[in-house]
Amino acid sequence: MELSGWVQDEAYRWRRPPTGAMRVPAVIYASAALMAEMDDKVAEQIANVATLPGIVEAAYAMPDAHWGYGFPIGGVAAFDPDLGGVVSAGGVGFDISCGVRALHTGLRVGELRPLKEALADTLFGEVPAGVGSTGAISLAPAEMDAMLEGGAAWAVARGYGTSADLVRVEEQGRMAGALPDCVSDKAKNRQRREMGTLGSGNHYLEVQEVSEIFDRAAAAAFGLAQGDVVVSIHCGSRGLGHQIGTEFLRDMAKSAAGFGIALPDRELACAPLTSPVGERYLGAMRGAINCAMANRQIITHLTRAAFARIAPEAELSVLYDVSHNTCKLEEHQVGGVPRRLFVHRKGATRAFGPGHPDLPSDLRAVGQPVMIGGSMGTGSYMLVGAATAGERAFGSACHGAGRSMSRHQALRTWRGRAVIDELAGRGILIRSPSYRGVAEEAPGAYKDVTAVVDEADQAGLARKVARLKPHVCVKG
DNA sequence: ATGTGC
Repeated sequence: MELSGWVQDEAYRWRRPPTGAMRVPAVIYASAALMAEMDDKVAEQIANVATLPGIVEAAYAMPDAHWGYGFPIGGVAAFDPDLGGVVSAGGVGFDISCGVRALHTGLRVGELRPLKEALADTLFGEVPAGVGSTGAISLAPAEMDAMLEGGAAWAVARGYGTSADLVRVEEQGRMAGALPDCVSDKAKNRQRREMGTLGSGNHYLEVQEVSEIFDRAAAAAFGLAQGDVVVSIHCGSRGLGHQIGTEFLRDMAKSAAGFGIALPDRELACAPLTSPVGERYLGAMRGAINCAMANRQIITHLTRAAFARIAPEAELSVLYDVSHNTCKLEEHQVGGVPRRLFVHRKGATRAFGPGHPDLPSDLRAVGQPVMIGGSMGTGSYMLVGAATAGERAFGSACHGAGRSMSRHQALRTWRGRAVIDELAGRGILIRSPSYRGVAEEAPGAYKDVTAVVDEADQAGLARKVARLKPHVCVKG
């Protein structure tokens, strides 16, 4: 990235004072090394976000930021509805409410080893994965609406898991304010048979070992010890969220000029939070949040079924479930004054610090679990929201390693079969319907997740708790 | 991300 115009005001923080149409500064949390590696497009896009009406404090980018549609992936921006603030479909992204759910298994890595092959095959058989994958569930229109309003709580009411699961899900598994009538029939039809499916791209289900502990107290509060086996599920709202994103990007691009909004980039299409189109988007997007949480809840149920056949002694409980593509109304202190703001997080995880009232009572003292997915071979991390996260970036942190190479470039560089063999040699079993998908997701196509996580920690966004080493990965 | 797209 070209660094002119940026001021390094801390070791892990860069600030660009407002120029031109920017209403607030742009801030990127990264070291000089990651900043240099970062795409120039991130600087351009985050500065564009800073021009949007009603933006508060600054437009932020996380250390894993990369070029996205309109907003960078790894972008965080908050808007005040009373100051003409906007909601942007591009600020949430196409994969609405994509997120990570982590599960305890009650197993130790020694117990996992002899079962790995069978578990990989059974999970791959049980959890549909890949482009256009469908499941055993088909939702009639009334059930679709109930799902869009009820989220993971709807799934539990239908027998997929238990109410105890919901305690550890963001919003207790049900996002209030969803408006199924604002979700098009086309979006609903696309989703009809996609509940309980992983999808494609960077989505996965992994069986992982807690390979290193960095923060004993937080790990203990999360119920994690070295050698424990956990499951991470990374997926979103499938075709429904994608269709909602597509339709509202189009509608917002059409209506922006009528609201007097000058867009620096058509992809930044947005609408006032209080406008009819803005309110319809929020209602539809909250339905997609419920869809994603219901999806991860059903996949949890399928994962339990797979473990029950291979390792009946396993007991799978939810450690935490949090999204990284959302726009949510939250209270934040701005200059010591509490304000209610709509926080966009696109490829950025909510990371509330200790004491936040929205956290489950047994985690409140330590802070919110923050799951960071790495690439297939490199491992993942469990972090905890830092006490300073609220004032640094509206209680947000990074969400993954971030791509360092385009999908196209990755396809030219690797063969899926060879990637699978190489990882198998290191004890990491991949199961995927698509060699092409595996090649696109080759570990070498991603940044070093350890560097990204270290910088989120050093920047005061989220502290490292544990490292997770992959053993089995079901990949879309 | 996606009933993948030039």
